[in-house]
Amino acid sequence: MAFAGIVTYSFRMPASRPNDDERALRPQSDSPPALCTACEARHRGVCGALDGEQLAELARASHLQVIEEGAELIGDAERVESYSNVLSGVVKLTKTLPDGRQQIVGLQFAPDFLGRPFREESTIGASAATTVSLCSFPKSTVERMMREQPQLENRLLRQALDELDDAREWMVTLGRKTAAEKIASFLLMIARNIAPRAAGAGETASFDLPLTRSDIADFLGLTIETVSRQLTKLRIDGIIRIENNRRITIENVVRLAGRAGD
Amino acid sequence: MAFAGIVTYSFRMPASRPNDDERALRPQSDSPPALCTACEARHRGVCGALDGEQLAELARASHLQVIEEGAELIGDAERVESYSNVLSGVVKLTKTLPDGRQQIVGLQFAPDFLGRPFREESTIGASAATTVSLCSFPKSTVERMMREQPQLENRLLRQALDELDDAREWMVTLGRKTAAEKIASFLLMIARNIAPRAAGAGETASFDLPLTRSDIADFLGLTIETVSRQLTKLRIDGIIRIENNRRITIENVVRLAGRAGD
DNA sequence: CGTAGAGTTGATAAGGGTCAATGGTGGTGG
DNA sequence: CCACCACCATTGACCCTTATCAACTCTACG
Repeated sequence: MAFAGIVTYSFRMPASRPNDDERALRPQSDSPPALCTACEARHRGVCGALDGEQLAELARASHLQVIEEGAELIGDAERVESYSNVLSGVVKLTKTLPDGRQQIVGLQFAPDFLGRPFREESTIGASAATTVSLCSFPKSTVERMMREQPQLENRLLRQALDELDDAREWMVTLGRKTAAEKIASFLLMIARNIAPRAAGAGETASFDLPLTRSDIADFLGLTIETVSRQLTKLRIDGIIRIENNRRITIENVVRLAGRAGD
Repeated sequence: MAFAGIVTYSFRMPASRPNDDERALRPQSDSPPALCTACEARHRGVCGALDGEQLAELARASHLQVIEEGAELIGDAERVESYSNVLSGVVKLTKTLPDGRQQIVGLQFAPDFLGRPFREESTIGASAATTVSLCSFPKSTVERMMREQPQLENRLLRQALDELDDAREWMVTLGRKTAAEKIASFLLMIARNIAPRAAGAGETASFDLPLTRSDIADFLGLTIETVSRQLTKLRIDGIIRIENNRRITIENVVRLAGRAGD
C-alpha cells in the first residue's frame, strides 16, 4: 500500500496543453518549458542550476504527482527510484524505532529537493503531512545531470548544508528545551516557513498547522497530551488564538519568541 | 582567548624535511606532497578529490595545528577564515542557548572536513574534545578549488549528507529514547568510530571515551548524574567494565546493542 | 599531604508521561 | 436537515523518570 492515494500525471497530458499565446512567448527550443516558468524550484530550488536545454530534458522525463494527506512517499529502508521537488504542501521525514516510537526528523516545504543521492536505499521514511504535489524525476537522469552540470551538485550541497543546520537546531530543541519552549519554537518555525511576511516583522501571524497534534508530538519528542496542554497555556496567556484544531493565530510574535528559549 | 592552546606548524618546517629515500620514490612534480601520502584525508577525506598538482598547491597553503583538549576552535557566530581536515582526535560541535544550556550537535573524527561553506559566519561552536591535530587551509583557496574541481564539491556533498544522516539518527535518540537507551547508543557509536574492528564483530571492545561525563550529558540531553547512574547500571549488569574514568570496555557488544532501543 | 576537579551516590522534587474520561467536529446516511 | 459515529483534541488524576541539590569519593598533581 505504499503508494495509496498518489495520483500521477504526465506533463504532456491534455490538462497541461500549452495554448497559442504561451507558445508565442517562448519560441526558442532551449527556453524553459512552460510548466517550469511558474515553478518555485526553477528559481530558488535545484532546477535553478540548469540551462534551458537541460531543463527541457529534465521536464520531459519528469511527471507531476499529487499525494493526499497521510500517504507514504518512501518507506524506511525502501529502494528509491526517483527524486522529486516539492511544489506545494509539506512532507514529513520520519524515523521509527522497532517498538513503534516515532520521531519526525525534518519537514520539507516547496521548493525543497526530496531524495538521498549516493545511497541505494533511503534511511528515513517520508510521507505527506498535508496534500502534497511533487515534480518527480528518474534517479538516473538526475545523476547524469549532476555529472554534466556541477552547478546542480552545488545546489544540492547548499540544500544539504541548510538541512544540516536545521537538524542541529532541532537537536538543541529536543535535547535541552522544556515542553513550553519546544512548542513556542515549533510555532515560530512553522510561521516562518508558511507565513514569512507576518512572522518576520508583524506582531501577529495566521496560518494552518501542517501537522496534527500527534505529528507535532512526534516532532518535538513529546506526547499529544503535553502538546495540547502547552498550546492551551499559550492560548490562556493571550499569545496565540486557536481558531480551530488546525488554524492558529499568533497574537504576538515577539512574546512567543520570548518563550522559545533563544 | 579563542585560540588559547593552539600550536601551529608549517608543513615546511625542519621537522618535516623529506629525506633522500622519500624523494627518490616520487620524482614527478605532480606527485602527492610527502606529508599527504600518509594522511587519511588523502584517501577517505576531501583531499581524495584532488589531483597531484592541486594537492601540492593546497599543501603549500596549508598548515598543521595541534590543539589541546578543551580549546575552542570556532566560537558561535564567529567569522571563519579557514577550513580544516581533522587528522587525529575528536572535535565536538556545540550549540549554546542564551542562558547557558548546551547541546553537542555532532562529533568529528579523522578524516572529517571541518567548516561551513557558503556562510560568512559559523552557526555552531567547535572545540577540541581531546587533543586534536588539524590540517588547515585558507577559505579562499578551498573555495577556488571547489570551482575548479567539481569532485571536491562532490566529496563535500557526500560528507554533508552523511552528517545529516547522523544528525537525524541523534534526533531520534534525543527525542524518543530513554536515558538508558541513550547511553547504550552513545557507547556503541563511539566504539564504532574509535574501535571499528572490535565493535563490529567481536563480543568485547575497549577504548578511551573522548568525552567527559559533562560532555556526554550535553550530547545526550541529560545531566551528569544521570549519565553516571546509567553507566553504573551497565557496569553492575556486567555489560561494560569501567577501567577508569575515561577507559571503558564493552564486555558484550550484542547485549549492549540490545539496550540501545534499535 | 592537601587541594582541586571529576565522578559517584543518595534524598527529594518536578516536569512530563500514562491512563481515563470528556468534548468538539466533520462526514455519512437516514 | 439532522442524528450518529469516528476521529481528533482537551482536560484531569496519578505516577515515574529524570532533574536538582547535596554530600561524599577518587585521582592527579603540586
